[in-house]
Amino acid sequence: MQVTIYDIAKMANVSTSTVSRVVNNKDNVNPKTRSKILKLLAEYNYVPNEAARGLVMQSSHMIGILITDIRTTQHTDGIYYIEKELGAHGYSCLIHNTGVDENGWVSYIQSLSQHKIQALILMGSIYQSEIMKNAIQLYLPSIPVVICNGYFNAPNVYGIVSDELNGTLDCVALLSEKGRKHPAFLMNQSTPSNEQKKAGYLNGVTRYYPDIEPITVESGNSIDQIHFATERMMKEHPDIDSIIYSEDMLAAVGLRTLADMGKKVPEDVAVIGINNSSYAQLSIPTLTSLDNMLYDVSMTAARNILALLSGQRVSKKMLICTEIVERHSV
Amino acid sequence: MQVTIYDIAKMANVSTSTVSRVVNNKDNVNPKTRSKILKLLAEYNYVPNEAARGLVMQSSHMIGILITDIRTTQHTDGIYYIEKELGAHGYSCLIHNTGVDENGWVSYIQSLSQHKIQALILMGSIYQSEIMKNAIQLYLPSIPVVICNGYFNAPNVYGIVSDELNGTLDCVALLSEKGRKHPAFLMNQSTPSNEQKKAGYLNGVTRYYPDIEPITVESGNSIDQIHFATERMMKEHPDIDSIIYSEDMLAAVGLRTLADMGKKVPEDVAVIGINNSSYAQLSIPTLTSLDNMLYDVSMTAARNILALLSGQRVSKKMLICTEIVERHSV
DNA sequence: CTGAAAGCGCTTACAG
DNA sequence: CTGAAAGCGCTTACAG
Repeated sequence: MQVTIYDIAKMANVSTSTVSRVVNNKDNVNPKTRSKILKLLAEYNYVPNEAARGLVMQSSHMIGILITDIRTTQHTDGIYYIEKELGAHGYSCLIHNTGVDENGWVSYIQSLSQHKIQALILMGSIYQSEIMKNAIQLYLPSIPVVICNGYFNAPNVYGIVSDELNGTLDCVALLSEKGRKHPAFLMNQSTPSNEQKKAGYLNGVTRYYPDIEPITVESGNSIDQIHFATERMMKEHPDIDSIIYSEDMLAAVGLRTLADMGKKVPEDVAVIGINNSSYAQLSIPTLTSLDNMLYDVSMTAARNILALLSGQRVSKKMLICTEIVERHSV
Repeated sequence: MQVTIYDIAKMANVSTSTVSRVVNNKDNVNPKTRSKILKLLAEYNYVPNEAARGLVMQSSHMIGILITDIRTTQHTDGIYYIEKELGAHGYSCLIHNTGVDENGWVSYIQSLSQHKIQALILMGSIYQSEIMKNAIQLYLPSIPVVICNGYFNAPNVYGIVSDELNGTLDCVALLSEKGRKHPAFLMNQSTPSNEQKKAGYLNGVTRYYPDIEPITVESGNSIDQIHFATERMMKEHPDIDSIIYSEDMLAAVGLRTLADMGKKVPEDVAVIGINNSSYAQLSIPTLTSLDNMLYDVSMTAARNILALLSGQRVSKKMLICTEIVERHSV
């Protein structure tokens, strides 16, 4: 099929060693032989076989990325940056959608291990789990692993997490400043990240609303579930005058639901989202949102991977500060 | 580092051939030796080296995917399905964000060629270009290549395209049925796909609005550009009473702009998007949108790749029909 | 400056 | 049922 170093060597009447030297730009080659070989290489569109190269060099130039569902924007944004950055340094990314079921994860780790990836990035707090920890210790015990927005303690694992707990606490503080009397919290599902947000909400209520009963709801992931959860919550607790949603997308659904119920935002009910995504800019009214700096988290992940691969030291666990972006829903 | 077939062979006091046979589940192995080896394999968490295997088997079990920007939802949805489907059949996906600049594309093709991918998927009509065609003929002349929503003629290239021309024509027909007098068309940038939509609009005007001057605008990609393009278009042509946007996201921005201008949707201006994405469900009012079946396009791409890899024949070019999903913006 | 040789980790006829 | 041997495409001491 494709030409090999051997074909080129035969045509140039030299050994494969010499061709290899030219391909890899080593300097101990006679200029004339070099240019002769270079010409042949170009003429036949020679491309080195990375598998063969990797075998002898013990490096695949591949990096694994695991994500539960590539369709979720928060993660896609991060992957975009990571792939760009790593790609610029000669690495290719092997990306898998693992789903949320922990039991399926081991086989992805095995597959990545077979492909001899040189580093692994885990996108999302959900991977902060025992099963993942064990899988990594069994199959990838000695390559750098970076978790975006999560962490667990293992010798080769590094974490970069968004300080969503204090961020959500800040959201409650904002609501209190604005004179809101009864904030609630609604999330789609329980993940380590969402639990942090919930904890932040709970802390906030304790601190700023010592006299009210906190209200937290878990809706599920579908648009309908979010819609009905918002509706029921508002009916059961008519005194709620502000809602923090665990993600902008949920908040966007909430906005629709509240409109359908005849509630005005922000006059009757204030709404805050999390992620500061494009949903926040496009919704009506535009959405006040907690920017959890997931983009920064990913940038940092990419840089840390690169640093670790070149043998540098990197903090085991880093915390990234969040920031509220105020728009018109509060 | 990792245990090899050789380590296992030594411990089991057999040859590497026998270990290989056990690993690959061949049946000509003595049950006792087999179970002894199996035990060792499990104990040491043996994982075969895919690069070595690939070298001798001439198969990398990797498939390349090229996309301009993984953050665009229409493509992400497709990639999700493709990765799932291909993964279920033992293939891993090497995904690259290539950007829109054609001149950078060749190096991605070279990189994929180095990694000896067994098939290539191009996500988006933008890759329907001479530069890409040449790169493929030079570096990947003999593996199956499938373009999602595009096509060019080369022996190993297959295309699956959404019939957006007729779809957009149908949108104009709908507007005409609803008694609209003056439809306009706004797109972000020129891609083969967007040009199809524009052509569909133009055909529609010729057929259903023989007396009006068609109005087509190219806005650019940023939210601000879309906003201002909509605003200017409405000011310059106050008689416009309906707009077809080349994507839901643009339409969502348009909805905001029209609201800011004091125009009611759909009373004053009807709006149609394309993609039938979550933006269409979440905007206020909900958006009537042309479903271009990009998901089906991707499903078909995945299936065709699998078929081609197993030696079956597949149509060189397929057309997928579109469908208007009516909501409340018309 | 150049080539013969060994080896990366695996598979598969071939012979026994 | 099992092993010695060759080979996939490459790189790199080593000797000249």
